[in-house]
Amino acid sequence: MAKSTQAPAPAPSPAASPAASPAAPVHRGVTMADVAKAAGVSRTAVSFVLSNRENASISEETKHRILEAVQALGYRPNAGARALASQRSDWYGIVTEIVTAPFAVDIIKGAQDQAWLSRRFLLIAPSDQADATGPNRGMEDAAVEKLLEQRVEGLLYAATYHRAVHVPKSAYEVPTVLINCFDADGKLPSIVPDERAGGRVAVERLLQAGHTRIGVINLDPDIPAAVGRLEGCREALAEAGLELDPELVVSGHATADGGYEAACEILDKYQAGAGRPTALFCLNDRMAMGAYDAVKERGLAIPQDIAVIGFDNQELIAAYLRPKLTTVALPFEEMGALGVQTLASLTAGQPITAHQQMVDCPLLERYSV
Amino acid sequence: MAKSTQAPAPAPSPAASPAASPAAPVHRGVTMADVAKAAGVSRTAVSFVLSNRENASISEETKHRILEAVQALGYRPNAGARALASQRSDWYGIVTEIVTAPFAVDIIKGAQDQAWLSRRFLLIAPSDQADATGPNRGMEDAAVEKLLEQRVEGLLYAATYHRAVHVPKSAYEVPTVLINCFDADGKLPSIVPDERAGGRVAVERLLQAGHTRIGVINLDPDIPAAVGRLEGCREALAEAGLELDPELVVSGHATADGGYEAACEILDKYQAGAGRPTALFCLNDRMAMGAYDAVKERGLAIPQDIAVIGFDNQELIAAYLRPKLTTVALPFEEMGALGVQTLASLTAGQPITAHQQMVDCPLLERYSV
DNA sequence: CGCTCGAAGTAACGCGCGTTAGTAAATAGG
DNA sequence: CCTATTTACTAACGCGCGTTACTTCGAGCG
Repeated sequence: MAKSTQAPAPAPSPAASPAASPAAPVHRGVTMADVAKAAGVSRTAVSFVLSNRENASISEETKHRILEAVQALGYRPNAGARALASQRSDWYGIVTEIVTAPFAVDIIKGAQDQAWLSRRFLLIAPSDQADATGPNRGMEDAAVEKLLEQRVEGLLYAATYHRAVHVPKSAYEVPTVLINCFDADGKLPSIVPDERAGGRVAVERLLQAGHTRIGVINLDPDIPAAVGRLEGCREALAEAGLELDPELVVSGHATADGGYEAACEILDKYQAGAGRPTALFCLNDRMAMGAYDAVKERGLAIPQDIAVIGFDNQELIAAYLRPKLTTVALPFEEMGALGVQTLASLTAGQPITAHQQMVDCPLLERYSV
Repeated sequence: MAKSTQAPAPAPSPAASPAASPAAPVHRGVTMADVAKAAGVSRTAVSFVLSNRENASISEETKHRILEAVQALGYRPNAGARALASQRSDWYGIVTEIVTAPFAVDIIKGAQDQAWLSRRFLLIAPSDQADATGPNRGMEDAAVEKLLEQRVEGLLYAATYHRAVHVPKSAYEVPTVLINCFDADGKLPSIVPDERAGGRVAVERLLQAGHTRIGVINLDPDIPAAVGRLEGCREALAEAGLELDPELVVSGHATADGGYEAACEILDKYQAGAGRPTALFCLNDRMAMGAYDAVKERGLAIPQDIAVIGFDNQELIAAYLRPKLTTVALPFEEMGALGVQTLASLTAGQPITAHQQMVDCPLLERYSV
């Protein structure tokens, strides 16, 4: 798999390995005691200054001297020791199926950024129940266990698509917040996208563009995403005095091929002008990708002849389809950030606003409507 | 942004928040001492058993009793305390631009899995120099700093696309391995994809399918990816006694639109059969996506009339284009895993095989050739 | 001058654990 | 029976730090 070569550019220098001695515990690391000695004060004084305690009385001058010593020695606090002594870690853990990548990442990013803002550290553990053969409890449990060994103060559990989940039992030992999923037992607080409102805003956009016959390319009708988005669609139509024609709703595989086939079925069911929809609401972007092909194959132009709107905002698809796809975004980053905020409230003993928080799915205007 | 609603299903139970008292440091956490007391032995004995020391002599019976107590009490070691006492953390840190998502993730996954195997923990910190306004050193330095505070034993630094980077100075304090990038100063060991071999295998595949006139949709010619892939392309052609016709190489923006335009230019330059290439080598998948459109627009079929091959294997594109795109994969997971292995060697004081390790880019056969 | 009181600091404990040096009992060897 | 080993443990130290309780010193007050 991997083959080795010489470095192309730099001279074959004698390996820049920092530790020359083999595995010697090179006690590199200046401690508070070193700083104290350098500044000519007690370790306590250093501790007081570094945690800038209010009620500690350290003269400006000593404080200055200490801070200078910190700089000079390059002192860096030992997070582990600090956690041990203070009995709090400032760490949160997040366990997620990083394998089905593109989604989880944005959740992590949102959470990461928010954690950073509140001076907390996010430990990421893989869950990877990719093993289709039943819930791969082994790895997931181990992940949570590992995080608890790090003494995380709270846990985030994120799914790649909106659904019900069973979390490892140990997760109940610390405050836990679910992101993009909800507890099948209904015990844990969760944060999910507002699918219904999302479906609504998508269809409202189509209505606003003058479309009244709208074809719907549906997902597996049982998953929360499909239920919510379709409900929102119906609401929007109802408000415009319209009804959803069941003939125009076709379910397919959640892939480009599935979308292609569903679009073909819808488009070929009617003649142009004789009931054929002028717009397609695809319940995810991958299906929209397939729908594009079906539309183009029939010599129709997007959006002039047929408008297409997607859902999910999978950047790699939506932003690169031609024309670029107007779609509804899943608010992954926001959910991640809100998850951390919620966790912060929880660990601080503050009440949270709601057991289940829903986050808006914003419409992203591009050029397919 | 976020609006709150009541939970839909579960009864409005009185919030399952574990800590009822507000922010009280609920010393939950059974320690070794608790286990020792329960088992009627000394804490040392427990420690010996749990780290199953070779030369410690603990009778089978006591050992059994201790392990039972561990189970019964649900003892969980405190990683921080352990690190403090043993002066080693078993943690690695990885800093990466998680923002430009789709790539970084696979590196992380590969590293994560490998770390898990070697019983190490991967701390992930964001670098996000997304700020286009110059290298956002601030955040990146802080990230490395934070990781060092956790006393990670080594650092991984991953880029989202193959290029030269400048790492924060502090990174030199511990063993550091670069992934998908290389040190501009040439000091740090790195792991990069073998672009040249990748370009070669792509073109060899086209040659094998009988194509002799091959159009190349090039990236910005200056980046390492373009240089290497094109070089590989030339090598493959040379071996078949062919030469790369400069007329057939068109550079474009690394986007679908860029690929579309480049493909149009190449296809319209010649008549069919009169010098028009029968295959397109797109230096990345996004450009291939645009090329597809150009080909289809001209009524040509893929792969019958024109074969298309990509590079990068961006799943969301390659696996959903119609027909699915044959492409060369960037070995992100492998690079991540190899990074951890290399780091393990480094921290163990063992020599590494090479200053720069190159990882193969495998060809992924789909249906566009 | 004796006293109090705040300012400026310090000594010392303990967080949970790895580890070294030691101890007590059982066994072996002569 | 007495000493050398081995077996089976335990006491105690220290990792780096937060924190509480204490000490020392000078200023202010009557």
